[in-house]
Amino acid sequence: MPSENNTAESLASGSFKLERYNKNIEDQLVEQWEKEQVYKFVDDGKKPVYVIDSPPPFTSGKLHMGHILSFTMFDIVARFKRMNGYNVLYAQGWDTQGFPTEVKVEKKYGRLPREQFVEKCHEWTEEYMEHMRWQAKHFGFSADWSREYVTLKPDYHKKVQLSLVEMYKKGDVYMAEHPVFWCPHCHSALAKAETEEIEREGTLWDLRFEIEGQPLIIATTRPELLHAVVAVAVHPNDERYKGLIGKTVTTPLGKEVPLLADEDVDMEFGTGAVMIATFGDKQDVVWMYRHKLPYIKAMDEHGRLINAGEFDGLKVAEAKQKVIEKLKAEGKVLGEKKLKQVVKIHDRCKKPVELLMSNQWFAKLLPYKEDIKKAAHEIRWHPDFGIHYLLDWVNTLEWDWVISRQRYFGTPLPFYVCPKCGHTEAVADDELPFYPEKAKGMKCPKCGADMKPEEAVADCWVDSSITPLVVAGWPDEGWEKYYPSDLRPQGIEIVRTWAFYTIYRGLRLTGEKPFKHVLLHGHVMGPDGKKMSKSLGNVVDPKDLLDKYSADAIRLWVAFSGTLERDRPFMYDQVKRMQNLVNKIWNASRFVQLVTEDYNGEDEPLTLTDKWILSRFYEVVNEYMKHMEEFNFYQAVTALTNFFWEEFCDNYLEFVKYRVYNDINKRSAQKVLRTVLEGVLRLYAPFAPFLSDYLYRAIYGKGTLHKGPLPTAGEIDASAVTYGKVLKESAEAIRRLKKKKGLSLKDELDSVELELPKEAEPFRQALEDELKKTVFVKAISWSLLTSKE
RNA sequence: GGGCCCGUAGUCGAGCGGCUAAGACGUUCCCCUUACAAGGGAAAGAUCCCAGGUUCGAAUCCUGGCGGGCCCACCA
Repeated sequence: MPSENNTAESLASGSFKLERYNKNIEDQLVEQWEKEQVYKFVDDGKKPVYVIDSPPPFTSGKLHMGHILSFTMFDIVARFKRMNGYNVLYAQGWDTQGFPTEVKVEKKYGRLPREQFVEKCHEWTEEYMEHMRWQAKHFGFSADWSREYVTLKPDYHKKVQLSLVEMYKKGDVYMAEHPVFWCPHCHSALAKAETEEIEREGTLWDLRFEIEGQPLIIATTRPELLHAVVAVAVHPNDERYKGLIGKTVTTPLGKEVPLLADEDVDMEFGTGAVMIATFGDKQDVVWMYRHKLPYIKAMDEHGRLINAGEFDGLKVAEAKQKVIEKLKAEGKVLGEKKLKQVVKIHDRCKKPVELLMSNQWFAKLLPYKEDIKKAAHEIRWHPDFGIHYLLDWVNTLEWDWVISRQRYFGTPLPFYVCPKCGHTEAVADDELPFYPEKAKGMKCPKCGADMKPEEAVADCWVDSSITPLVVAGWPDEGWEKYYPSDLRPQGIEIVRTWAFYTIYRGLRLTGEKPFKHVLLHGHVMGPDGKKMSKSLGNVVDPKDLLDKYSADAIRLWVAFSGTLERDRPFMYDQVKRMQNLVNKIWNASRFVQLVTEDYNGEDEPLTLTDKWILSRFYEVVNEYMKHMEEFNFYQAVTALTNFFWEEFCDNYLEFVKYRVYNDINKRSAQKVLRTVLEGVLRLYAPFAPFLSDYLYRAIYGKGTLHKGPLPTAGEIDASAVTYGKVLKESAEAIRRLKKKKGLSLKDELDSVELELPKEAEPFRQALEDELKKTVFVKAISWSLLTSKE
C-alpha cells in the first residue's frame, strides 16, 4: 500500500507529506506506539507513580458510546499525567463472566454440560474481547496492554478465590440459610443491587378470611401465596380490630393462623388487615423474623408452587388465576380492582424476582457500615456530592451481601461443604485456582464425611471489586507500592455497586481504602436527548463514527460536550465542528512548517507582537494546567482552543505574514511560530493524540510527544499583552470598517479613526506601523481614551 | 415519602457574588484574501424558570413555588 509507506516515511523522517488529515495515520500510529512501547508502565523510580483503576468493561461485543465517552475521559487523565511527569500505571481489564453471556450462549447452543458450556462462553467472550480491544486502541486509549487482565482467566480466578479464602478465614464470608432475592428464570440467587423495579398494572382482590365466624376482608395482589400465609396483621391502634388481636383467623383455604398487631401495617390501605405470606415481599421477611413466624416454602427454584396442595407445580401467573377461579366459585372473592404496583425484576433478564429461603454464601457487610463510611470520607469525590450516593446506600443496607450464584460462567467459590453436618471449609491455597469438577476433595474435620466442592460461582461484583489490588499486582511481592490507586474513574450509577464493593473489599483485605480519588462521569444520551435505546432508534454506534470522523474529533467532542458529571446528548454537528478543529490544527501546522522550513535557529530580538502571543500562550498554559488538575477538561480545552483559533490563527499568523514573506524580523517570527505551535500540539496531545503526535513528529522530527513534557509558562510581559490586545482590536475594527465600505480585506483603506486606550499610548507608533503593514491601511488617526468607562 | 442534581438565545451548553452573560450548532449578509471554503469577515438572537429575601451589587447566595432528571425506601 503506497499511502501507508508515505505515512510511515513521514513518521520516521520528520517530513510532512500529507496535504490533508488522513485516517490512515491512525492505524500507523497505533502500530508505531506499540512498537515504541510509548505507554508501557516502567517504574524507574525517577518519577512519581500514578495508578488508574479503570473500569473493566463487560465483554458484550462492542464498545458503545458510553464506553467512548468514559474511556476518553480516563485516557485524557492518563495522558495528561504521563506528560506531566508521572509514571502512569494504566491497565485495562475486561469483565467477562455473568448472565448476559450465558443467556446468549444458551440461546445459540442450547443447554450443554457444564464444562462444555463454560468453554463456549470462553470462545464467545474471546472473540468479542478481541474486537473491543481493537476499538479501544483505535480510539487512542493509552493503556499498557501488557498489563491487561481478564476476569475469566485462571490467574484472575486465583486472585478472586484467594481474596474470598482470606475473608472466610477472618469470618467475613459464611454460608447460611436466609431469604434471598431469587430469579426463577435464571435459577439463581441475586444481590439487592442486581434488582430493578418496574411499574405495572396488577389486580388487587378483596378476599374473605374469617375470624370467630365473622368475615375479615383482606386485600391482596398475591392470592397464589395463600397456602404460605402464616399470619394476618393489623395496626395496634386500629379500632376496627381491637379486641380481635391474638385470635385465630381462617384463610380462604381453610388454614388457621394468628392475628397479630404490628406498627408497620398501613391502616389506610385496603381494609387495614394484611396477610403475611412467606414470602410475598421483603416486609413479610421482616415480619417473619420479628414475630418468629414459621416459614412455609411457597415455591421451588423454578418458581413453581409447592406445599400448595392442588396448586402444586403451577407457575405464579397460572396459579394466581386458578386460585382466584376457585375462590370465586366459593364466593370468597368480594372485590377486584386494578392497581398500579411496582415489581422487582432481575436487571439482566427483566423477569420478576421472588424471595426464597435458600442456603447461600454471604459476605458480612453490616458490621462494617461505619468503616466503609469513614473510608468514603477519606476519598476525594469529583464531583463532591458523589459521596452521597455511597453514604445513602450504606445507610439503607439491611442484609449482608449474597455472593453466590447458581450459575456456571463465573469464578467458582473456593469452598467445601459437608453434606452430612453442613460444616464448611475453605480450599487450601495450593489448590487455587479451584474448579469443583477437578476438586481434590476433603474429609469433613467435624464428622469425617466426604465434603462436596461448592458448585456455585461468585457474583461478578466479587470479581470486579478487587481491581485496585489486581492492578497493583496483589498478592505478589511489591503490590503495596501501587495500592491504593490514585484514581478510580467510573459511572455515577455504579457507585452503590462497584465503588461500594471495592471499598468494602479493599478495607477488609488490606485495612486501607482502595483509591484516593473517585472521578464520576455522566452519560451520552441519544441525539434526541433521550436515553439511547434500540426501541427508540436513537442509538449511535461508535463504529459508524470512527468510519466517518477522525478518532481525535470524537475524543475532542467528549471534552467539549460539557462538564464531566452531567449527561449530554450526542450531537453530530458538534463532532463535525471538532473535525473542523482537527483540520484547522492541521493547516496551521502546515503553514508554520512552510514558513519556518529555512529557520536556522538564529536568535533575533522578539517584537512586541511576538512577546504578546508568547505571553498569551503562557497565560493559557497556566489556565490549562489549573483546569486539568481539577479534571475540568472542558475548561482546559476551551481555553486552549479559543487561544489557538482566535489569537494564534486568526491574528498572530496574519500579523507575521508580511515578516516571513518579506524577511522583516523573520527569525524571531519563525522562532515564536515554532515555539507556540509546539506548545499547542503538546497541550492538545491528551485530547487529540493521533493528530498531535503525527504533526509533532513531522515538524519537529523528535519522536513521540506523548511522553511529555507539557509546556511550562514563561515570563508574561504585561505591556506586550496590552499591545497585542489593542493591535488585535484595532485590526478587527479596520476589518469592520472595510466590510462597511464594501471593500475586501486586502484592499487598502485610505484612513481610519481608532480609539487608543491610555495604557497603550506609548505604543502608538508601533501599532500604527504594524497595522499599516498587516491590515493594509494608509493613515490612522487616534482618539485617546483617558479612562475606562 | 427521603436524598441528590439540574432549569442560561431556536438547539447544545460554560460561567456559580462584581467588566457589554463564554463558546459552538443553526439563521442572515459579504468574501474562493497565496495554511485552511472542512475557511475568513460581519449581523441578528437571552425578562439567565417564577416569586420573595440577603447584599452597595445576584444568573451566581438563602427561602418558597413550578418544571425536568437520577438514586433510595414503601407499596398487602
